[in-house]
Amino acid sequence: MTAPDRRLIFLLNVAQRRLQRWVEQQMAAENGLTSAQSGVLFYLGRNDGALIGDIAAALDLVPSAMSGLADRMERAGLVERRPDSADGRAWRVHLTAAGQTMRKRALARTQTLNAKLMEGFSEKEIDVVARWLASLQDKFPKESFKDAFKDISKDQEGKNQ
Amino acid sequence: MTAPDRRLIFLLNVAQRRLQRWVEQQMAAENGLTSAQSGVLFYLGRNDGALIGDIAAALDLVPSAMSGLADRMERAGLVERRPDSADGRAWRVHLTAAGQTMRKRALARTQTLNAKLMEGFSEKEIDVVARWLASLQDKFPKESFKDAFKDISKDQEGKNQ
DNA sequence: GCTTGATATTTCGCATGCGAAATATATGGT
DNA sequence: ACCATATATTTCGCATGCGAAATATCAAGC
Repeated sequence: MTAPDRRLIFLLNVAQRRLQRWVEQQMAAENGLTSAQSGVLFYLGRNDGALIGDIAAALDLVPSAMSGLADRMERAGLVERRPDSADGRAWRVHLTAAGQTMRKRALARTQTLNAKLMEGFSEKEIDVVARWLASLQDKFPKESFKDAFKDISKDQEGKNQ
Repeated sequence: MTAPDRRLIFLLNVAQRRLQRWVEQQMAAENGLTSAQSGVLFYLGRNDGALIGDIAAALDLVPSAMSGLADRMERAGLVERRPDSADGRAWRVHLTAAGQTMRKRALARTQTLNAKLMEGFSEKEIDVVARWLASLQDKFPKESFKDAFKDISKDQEGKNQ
C-alpha cells in the first residue's frame, strides 16, 4: 500500500478539469449543457426572474462572468432578459420553454452524475469530502483582501476628500 | 445540525474556482505564478528538458493547452524552448535562471497553501479527500469515448481502405 | 431639484483549457 | 528511395471566468 498523493491543489485542479471535460463531451453528444449553464437553469427553476447579480451570487460567480453566461444562454434560446419594472438598471432573467425542457433533462443527468461521483465511497466519506470542499469557501472568502480593508479605506477617502 | 450539502459537482467547481482566485490574487500581489505555471516549474525541476507532450501528460493537460502555457511562460522568461537534437518535431523545455528562482519561491508558497487546505481535517479525513479527488481520474478517463473504440475503428479503417 | 455616492450591469482585455485541423517530421514496409 | 501512417507540436475558434473600467440608474442629503 503506497502513500496516497496529497498534493491537494493539483488533485483538485485535475479533478475539476476531468469532470468538466466529461460534461462537455456529453454536451457535444446529446445537445446538453455545461455545468455552469445547468447551474443557472436550476437556480432559475426555483427563482425564475432572478437578477443577474442574484444568480451570480448563488453560483459564486463574478457579475461580469454571469453577464457573459447569460448572453450565451440567451443566444441558445434557454433564457430571456426582461427589464425590471421598478429598477431601470436591473434585468430579470426568465426561463424560456426550451430552457424549461433542458432544465428537466439536466436534472436527471446531474443526479446520475452526482451518484457516480459518490460511487466507491461510504455516506460518511462523502460527507467528509463535501465538508472539505465547502471548507474552501471559508478559507478563501470572496474578495478577501479588499473587503477586509474596505471600511478603512472608505474612511480615509472620506478624510482626504 | 443541518444536513451537509452534497451537490458535489457544484461544490467541486466552486472550490476549484475559489482556490484559483486566491492563487491569482497572490500572484498579482507579489510577482507570483498561477497554479498551472507552478506545476510546470515543479515538473521541470525534476525533469528539466522535458518535451511539451511529457509536461502536458504529467499535468493532465491537452498538448495544445501546454503549448499556450509554454508560450506565456517563455514570454515571462521562466522557461526556454530548445530544439531536440534527435527529433525535429520535438522541443525540449528548460528552466531559465529566473524560472529556477520562481520555482523555489513557488515551492514554499505551495506547501503553505497545501497545509492550509488540510486545516481542520484529520490525517485520515485528508486521505479520504485525496482518494476521492484521485478517483475522478478513474471515473472520467482521458478521451473516454474515443479511446475505447480506437483499435476497433483502426481495424475498420484498415478494412475499408 | 441637484449633487454625490451607491448599485446593477456591461464591456474589455486577459489567462486557462478544450477540440479540430494544420504543419512538420519520423518511421516502417515495400 | 517512396508512400502511408504515426507522432510532436502549433494554430484557430470557442467557452469559462477573472479584474478593471465604463455606463446607467437609483437614492439620500441638503
